[in-house]
Amino acid sequence: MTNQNPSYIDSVVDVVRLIPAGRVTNYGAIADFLALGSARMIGWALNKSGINDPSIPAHRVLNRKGQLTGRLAFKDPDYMERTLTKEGIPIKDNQVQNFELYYWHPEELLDQ
DNA sequence: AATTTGACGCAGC
DNA sequence: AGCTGCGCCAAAT
Repeated sequence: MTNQNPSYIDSVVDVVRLIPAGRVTNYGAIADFLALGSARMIGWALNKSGINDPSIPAHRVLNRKGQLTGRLAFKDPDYMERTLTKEGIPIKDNQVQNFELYYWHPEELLDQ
């Protein structure tokens, strides 16, 4: 392999893969869980690795308001809304309705 | 090498 | 309760 991604990108991808279907989380939660110190790095890391890999459910990562801020980064701008809707999450005007109801935090893994 | 930008979040106003 | 500014860290120019 000519290029190797930094370890924190791999960590972000690993956490995103653990998001259950029908649930969503935000950048800050992952950044806090991984102690990256900056939520900006989450979206950046996913754009670097996630978009290129369809096996990563990057569509379940939103901003703190529950808005689909990353939809333009996808090949199809409607991919996030379409996929989340298919998973049973109501979206209106690029924003998840009842965001708190579907909100998922990585700490829930420790409670299992 | 310095500046700008980005799938963000929070405090202050 | 919404708008603005600042902090955050890495990459691109």
